Amino acid sequence: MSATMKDIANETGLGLATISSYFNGGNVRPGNREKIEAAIEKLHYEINETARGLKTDRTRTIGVVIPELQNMFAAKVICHMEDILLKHGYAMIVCDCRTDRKREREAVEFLKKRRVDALFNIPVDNEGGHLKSFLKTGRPVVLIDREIKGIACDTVCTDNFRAIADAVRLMAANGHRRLGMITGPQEISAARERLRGFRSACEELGIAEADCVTACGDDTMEGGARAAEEILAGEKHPTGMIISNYSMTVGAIIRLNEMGISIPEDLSVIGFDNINFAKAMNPVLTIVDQPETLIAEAAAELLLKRIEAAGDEAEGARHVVIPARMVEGRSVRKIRGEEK
Amino acid sequence: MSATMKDIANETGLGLATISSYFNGGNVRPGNREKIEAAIEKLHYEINETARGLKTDRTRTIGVVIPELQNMFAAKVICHMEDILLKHGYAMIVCDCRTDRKREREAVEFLKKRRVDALFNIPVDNEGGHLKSFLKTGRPVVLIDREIKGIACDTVCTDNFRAIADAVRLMAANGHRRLGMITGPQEISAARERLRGFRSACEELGIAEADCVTACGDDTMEGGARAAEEILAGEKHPTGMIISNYSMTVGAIIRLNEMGISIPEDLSVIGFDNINFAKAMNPVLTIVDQPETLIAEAAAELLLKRIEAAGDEAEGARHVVIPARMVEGRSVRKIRGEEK
DNA sequence: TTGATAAACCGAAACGTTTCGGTTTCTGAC
DNA sequence: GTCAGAAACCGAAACGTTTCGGTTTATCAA
Repeated sequence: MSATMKDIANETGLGLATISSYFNGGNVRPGNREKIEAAIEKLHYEINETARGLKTDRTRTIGVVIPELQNMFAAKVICHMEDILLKHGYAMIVCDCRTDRKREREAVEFLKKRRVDALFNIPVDNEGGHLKSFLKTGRPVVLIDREIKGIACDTVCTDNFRAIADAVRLMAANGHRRLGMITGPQEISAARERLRGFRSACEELGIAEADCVTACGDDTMEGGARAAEEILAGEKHPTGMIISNYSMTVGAIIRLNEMGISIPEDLSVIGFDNINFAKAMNPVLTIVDQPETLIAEAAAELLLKRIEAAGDEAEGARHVVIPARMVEGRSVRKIRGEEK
Repeated sequence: MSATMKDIANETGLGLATISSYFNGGNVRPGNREKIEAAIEKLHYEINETARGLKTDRTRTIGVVIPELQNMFAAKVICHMEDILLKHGYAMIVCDCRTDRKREREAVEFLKKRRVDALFNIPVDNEGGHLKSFLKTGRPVVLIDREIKGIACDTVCTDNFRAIADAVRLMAANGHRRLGMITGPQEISAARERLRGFRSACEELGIAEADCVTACGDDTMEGGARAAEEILAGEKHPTGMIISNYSMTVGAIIRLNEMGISIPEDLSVIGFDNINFAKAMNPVLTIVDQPETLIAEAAAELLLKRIEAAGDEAEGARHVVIPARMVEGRSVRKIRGEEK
């Protein structure tokens, strides 16, 4: 079928080892180098990464397991990681486990069989059971967006605590003293941190606990819609609402539109992620914008370093935290003193 | 390191061929079957797909090359394909070429080196130069969303012509007789078809050619914004605007907001793709919704069939066309007789 | 029990690389 | 021209599977 190194060896009269050395950056005399290149050209030779992978036990492939490819945050992070990894000659196999623990575990097993060199994971199983057997192989794992206690591996997360605390402060600076927050499921560390940020900032600003209502939106559009409704149905009518992920933001806004609630006249809103979506809103939505590019870079760097260092004494897990930034639109109204 | 078939053979006292046969659905006596399963359990054996791939020259891996992962349409299609392929034991390596021909060509070469069994491609290079060498390997290619003349391979496309023609008809049914359309680059077959649909429907409905203005938005957000402005700057003030892909829709809407143009009072709009985005608009945007799920299913089916049929006499290329559907929101105004 | 037929099983060779230890060729100082 | 040391080169073995042809074992009718 296609040409092999042996064919190149025959064509050039050189030995197999020399050809291999050529492809792996070894020293080859200039004349032979030319001969090899001519033979490659002539025979349309292309290195067989499968064979190479078998021999070296390195597939130059990274496994990625995420809860949802449709998830903007995950998609953006992956997109940038792919860019960086490709430059280093690594391929990426992405598995979307649809926020399902069983599928997540299966995905990891699938990737293990394929001998991926390392794993990126935005974990669904907050106990990390799916990672145990992979970790035993000694191959590195980098967790993104969420930590798991008891699983010793590198992590890269947004500074979730501060992200939401900043949102609260922005609301307060505009005179809001009754706030609602739509949270994610509390098994997830990122969602916990965000809620913690909310409570802590409220306390710091002297906002009474009774004036802070929260509702869990399950990180889904439907959940976000339901939670928005729930918050507004309560007797404490918040003047400002903070929504702590992208899907829930979309869901909540759809529902607010349906309910005929105007932003920001009837309710001020701070959403999460996806600047393009925010800008397309009328009025432009104020959001917390996560630094996907920086996260991807940090994660890729961590991962590549671990792969290179394979075999060395593994050093302790690193935890990188990256700040988010507020992008102000016009969805937060300034409340005057007299009208609280 | 990890256990091999040889270890299983030693453990069970069986031969290598029997173990292999076990893993490939061959006949093994029940007693031996149990022994093998016990050994697998004990040694934590996992089949090595790399070795298998080398031997069989089938990696059970599909290469995917797309212009942009951020592209909603591409992301959705990929998401469903991944689902189907995983069920069949296939992995997917996705390469995002950032709408760049050179990167697209490199991506195909990269995947070829990795011996992927087949290729999915939403092509950027409309001459298909990047595919030639891959096609020579005899491995199948399925083109999605765009055809390339002169490249004989299966394709799966939306019925782009009718999708936009329907949009025009909807506008006309609401009394609009002066229309603007934001098109994609005309090198791309899908964009050509959409423009053709626009012109054809306008003609059919007796809308004067002078009342149909078009502007090319390059399939990007920025381009969509620019094109929207261009169309409204002309002396013919269209009452309705049709935008022929998702990014351009977002871009155009952002710009319209910035310009203070209200939808649909000042201008009726029909956008493209992403039903969630459309529903989050206020008023809800009327859009053309592409059937990503059906496209993914059709493409995966075509591909798997080709892979199974490898070696058989290749039958002629198939071209599947799938209808889009209109999802009506409130962004198209009904114009009364007197006020044109 | 026997014999014929089918079902299981077996080991060796092969897939296309990398790597190891050993051999040849080059280089340049004398 | 010689020699030592370095640089280049070499073939064979190995990685973990599948597959081929051939052998053993099971099955069952007579």
